[in-house]
Amino acid sequence: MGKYDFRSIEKKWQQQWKVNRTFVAEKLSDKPKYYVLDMFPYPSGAGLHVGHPLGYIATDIVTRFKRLKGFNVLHPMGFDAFGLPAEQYAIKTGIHPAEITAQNIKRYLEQMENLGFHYDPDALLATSYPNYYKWTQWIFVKLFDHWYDKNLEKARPISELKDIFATQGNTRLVAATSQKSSFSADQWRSFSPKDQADILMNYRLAYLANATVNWCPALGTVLANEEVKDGKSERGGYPVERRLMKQWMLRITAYSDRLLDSLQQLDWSESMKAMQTHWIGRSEGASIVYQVDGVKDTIEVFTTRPDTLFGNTFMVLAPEHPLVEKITSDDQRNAVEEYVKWAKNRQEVDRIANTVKTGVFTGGFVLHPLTGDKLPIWIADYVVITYGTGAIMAVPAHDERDYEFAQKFDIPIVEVISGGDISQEAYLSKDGKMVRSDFLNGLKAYEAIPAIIQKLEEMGIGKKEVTYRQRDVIWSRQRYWGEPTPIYYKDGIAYSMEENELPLVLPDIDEYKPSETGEPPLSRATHWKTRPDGGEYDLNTMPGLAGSSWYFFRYPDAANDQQLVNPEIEKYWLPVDLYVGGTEHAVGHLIYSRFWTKFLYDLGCVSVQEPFKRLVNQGMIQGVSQLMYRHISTNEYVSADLIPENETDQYSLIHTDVNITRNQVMDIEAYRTWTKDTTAKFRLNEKGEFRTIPMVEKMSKSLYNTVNPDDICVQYGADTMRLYEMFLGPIEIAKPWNTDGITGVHTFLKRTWNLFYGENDEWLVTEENPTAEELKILHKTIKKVEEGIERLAFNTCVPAYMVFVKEIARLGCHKRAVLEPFLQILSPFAPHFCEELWQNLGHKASILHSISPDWEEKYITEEEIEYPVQINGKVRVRVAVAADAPVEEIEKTTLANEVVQQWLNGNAPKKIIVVPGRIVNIVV
RNA sequence: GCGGAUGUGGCGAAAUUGGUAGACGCGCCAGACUUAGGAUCUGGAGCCGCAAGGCGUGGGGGUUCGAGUCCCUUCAUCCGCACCA
Repeated sequence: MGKYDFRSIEKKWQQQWKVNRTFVAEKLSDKPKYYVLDMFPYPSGAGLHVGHPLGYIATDIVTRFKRLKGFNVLHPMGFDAFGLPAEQYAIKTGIHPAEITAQNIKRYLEQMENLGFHYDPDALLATSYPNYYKWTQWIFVKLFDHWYDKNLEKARPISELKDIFATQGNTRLVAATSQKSSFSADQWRSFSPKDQADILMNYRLAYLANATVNWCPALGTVLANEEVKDGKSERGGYPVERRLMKQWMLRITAYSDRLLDSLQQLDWSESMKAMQTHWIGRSEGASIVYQVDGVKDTIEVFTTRPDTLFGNTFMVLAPEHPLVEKITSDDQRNAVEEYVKWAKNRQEVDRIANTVKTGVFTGGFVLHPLTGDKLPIWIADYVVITYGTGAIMAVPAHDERDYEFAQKFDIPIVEVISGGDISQEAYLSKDGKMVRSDFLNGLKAYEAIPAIIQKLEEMGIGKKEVTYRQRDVIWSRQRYWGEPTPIYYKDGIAYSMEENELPLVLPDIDEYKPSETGEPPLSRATHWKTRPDGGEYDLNTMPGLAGSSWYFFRYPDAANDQQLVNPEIEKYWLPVDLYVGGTEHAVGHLIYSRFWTKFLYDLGCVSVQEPFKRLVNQGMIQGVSQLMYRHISTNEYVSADLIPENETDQYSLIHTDVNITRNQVMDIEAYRTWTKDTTAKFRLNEKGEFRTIPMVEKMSKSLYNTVNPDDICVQYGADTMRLYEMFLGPIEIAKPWNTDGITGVHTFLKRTWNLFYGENDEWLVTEENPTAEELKILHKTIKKVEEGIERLAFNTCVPAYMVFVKEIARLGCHKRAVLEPFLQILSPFAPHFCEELWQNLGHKASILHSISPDWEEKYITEEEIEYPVQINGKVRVRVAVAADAPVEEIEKTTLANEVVQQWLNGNAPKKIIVVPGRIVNIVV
């Protein structure tokens, strides 16, 4: 066996694990289960990203550890395979996206295996497989066939809604809906089938609607808000414009309250919960209806501060508000039209950067609902059409934005809450007293809120209202590489497909671009798009979010072709015990997954309301660039330590390749080879080194700071790589990818190997019984590592291993009884290494199948209760000491600690519990 | 502006409920072995100081016998959202 030959060891065990199907979980079992999940990757052509392994190593460690502790562990892997890059590659090359995707998946799996990750092959899935997306489509059909009952807080079948309409109309119904008008049962029965279908559409959880969408001309598709960053598409960075289009939407807003409420119980980071809370953006206030002066239209506003109603001096509409045209007076018409046009074309980026108030008077007026005063109606783009009603009651005295606007356009500012100085700024506090407010006068502002709402409700011109920032999500994409929408049209009415017709398989087409007339790519599938029964298929596909919103339910029972998941299996495995992935999915994937889970729960299809009990966000991996100083005039490269601080301005900083530097020392020959620049001049320091300057930046090829995980595996092995990545620091923290310290970890493995094999490869392990000291070292290590893994502080485990090896080596201990348990506890981190030695110790079965003894019980606490114990010349009390403990024993303690001093002076507490070096608890 | 997080040696970082701050690793210094070494082994070190000693967890204040840890305040950095009525 000889020296630690990681290359052959790792290859061998990776092969063994695969052949023996070591990682297959039992679908059902009496054993306790543990479900570990990584956010599945998009299989991109670039291969596994360097950021991926961090999370995957962590979950692999937990998997192996839990298995060792006797759990039935499911740790599956899959691929979020639909998406834009494969499609764009297909447009360029004509190669089918499925083919590219299959290649990339294969490559990913190979890379994963090289790091020692193995996943249940039976659970492997990809969102683009028809037997998977059959169920994505199935869920969509269910969403289409359900509406949301706000009284029961539950989704119900559309068939029940039809019954309700036929017997009582919609007047008493409390539902999540975009239906504005009401009708009686008689009216409902008199509607044409088409009219009925249009009304039902306003209740469906998946519905068609005209929506202002983010249209990306370059990609030829609409994008969800989450897919747009700073007015550009998240993928590709193309400009995005607002456009009104008929699109599929999902009524996620029906679930806003439930999504908000159950957030509290989750074991997620505060910032994650805060981001979701903010995204949902629930705010309570009132809606108030205003009569437009001179016409019979009304305008509804939403406000969180109805208490300030008497300070309302004007109204502002969003430029896109539907009533703008109607209320505009003739002499203002030109100005208004010009402003609307300007606001529409104003770039998103400009709006964000430039918050100076702009706007124009429409010439119209509303009547104040309580005083009857005529208030001017303005339009301004600081009011957005997508929030509330797209109209506000402006109260300049008590709102910063209204204040700024009123000042700029010289509109009266009327103080109705005293306590501030409205000549200087808006007064926002709710603690001031109401003034100039009729029946509210004298109340505190926060008391005035319920009072005025009650009044408005009595008058029938307003009511308590809750508004959300969250919008329904647009669920169609005019793309090819996605799930076809399982809907067809007949006589202008949309029908969902039956379960037995699914999956609606994505047809092959000869070109992946949108058609010449701007129709989605699926319009090219001429033989496909018309059904035998004459129905016409919807030509949209679903967004990437669709497949990733429920995949965690599929893994436990991935081959089931009868059900989305067998209920018994689902009940056993769900929820996911540990979910690991990046923060970037905070408001995208994670919120839609929670939404679909709640919907599937309403259907009775799954047993949980929350899919992910514990969520850990691994930090981003940054790059560490290496910079060289080059003299501005001579072009000589100078070692960084030779340049005095005050001369750095005579040099420019040039990026060099991080792979030819180590610990800020660059290999000059390698640089010359790399750049093919044989004439470059270098000035070295007195040790003959050329020093560089490190800088943390984004990891990027252009900065020459990318490091390929494969290279590290080749050089040091997967086990070293795994240990090192965990050693670097907490997984949640963003950290630079710096391989400088990796030798330390590698040396540790070599030293551990040397506990088993001597200098001349002789076997050192003995069968002697361990001493108390050796056992103490072992159990200290086990305890530290177990705690570290449980709280996912993997970085604390590696030092524990190192200390163990150091101390055991110092004792010259090579005893099986000490080394065997150590291998077990080390195996989650360095599995190949431990398997090999485990086998060499004479075990037939894999170390993964060895259930570890209940280590906890073997802690030798009994022996530790020697009291007092001498450490570093000081004497310390170790254990609980009764109040009546003999004084002479206590006097031996020389803790520099006043309590103990007092105690010795006779002021004895009833009970004092002391552990090495610290008093833990004093009960007086 | 709002929300969340983080500040500890030259660097990555430990310190689970307040109890010897800096474990462990990198780098650094010294030594050993080597033809050589970006190899291996042994030892050293928070900072200031020759020393005794003093100072030390972003800054200031507080609670406590005792604070990296708890409270108040302030500064800096990172992430998310951003005219949300």
